[in-house]
Amino acid sequence: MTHKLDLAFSALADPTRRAILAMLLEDDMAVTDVADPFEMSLAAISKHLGVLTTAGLISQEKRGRVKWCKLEPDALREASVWMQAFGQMGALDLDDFEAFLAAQLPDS
Amino acid sequence: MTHKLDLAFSALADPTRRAILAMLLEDDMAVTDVADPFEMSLAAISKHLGVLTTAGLISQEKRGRVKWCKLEPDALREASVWMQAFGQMGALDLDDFEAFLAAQLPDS
DNA sequence: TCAATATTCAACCAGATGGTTGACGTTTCA
DNA sequence: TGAAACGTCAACCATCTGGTTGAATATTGA
Repeated sequence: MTHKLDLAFSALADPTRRAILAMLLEDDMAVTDVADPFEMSLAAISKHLGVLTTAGLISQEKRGRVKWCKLEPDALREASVWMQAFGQMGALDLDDFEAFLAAQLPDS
Repeated sequence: MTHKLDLAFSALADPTRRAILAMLLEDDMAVTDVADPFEMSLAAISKHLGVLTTAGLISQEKRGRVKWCKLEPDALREASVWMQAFGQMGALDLDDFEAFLAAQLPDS
């Protein structure tokens, strides 16, 4: 029952996860390589990647023994548009707006 | 030590708080009036307003026995800029977006 | 002055979150 | 064949979150 925006925003609320997204902006990466710069266990990073995947912000694909992580811009776009609307508009029916987004954006 | 973005995104992650922000888009409101449409206690709403205030998304000013809540769009801007850095707004169909706005916004 | 109104505080609770460690299943390749 | 690399799982822990209720505080107005 939790809204897509709930998942996207709560995934974005963690600095480790934002850093991971920034890394993936450059290129797709394996889980081990994502974990490398962080001072925490591989298992912890694996969990963060799970959160990002559930939120739809990234996707993961296993090839051989390596699992590749890839940025998925759609979920970010929806959250971004929501905020843009907030910053720039006055009175707006956000329920209609979210319905508009649901119809507009691919995936779901 | 928590980053401003952590506070902003985690505040936005809750649907009740997003709904409150949407209400405050229309007009400043007293705490009791903010709480009215929600099926939860006044104390719970008071806590949500505290979270939004800590995140800088709203401000509260007490006049007499009434505490007025006011949207503070600036905090949203920083989060918005972070998302802009991902540069994916272009993938949205802007024509459809503007058509949506034209239908939504009052007498323009 | 006294009751009603507006809001917060404090204590409590269940469940989520973010981290750890160690064991485990796969896949590679020497 | 078997060790090493890749990644997840399970259990555990401390802390945070979002809600409750009841009492407390401050202000208003009759």
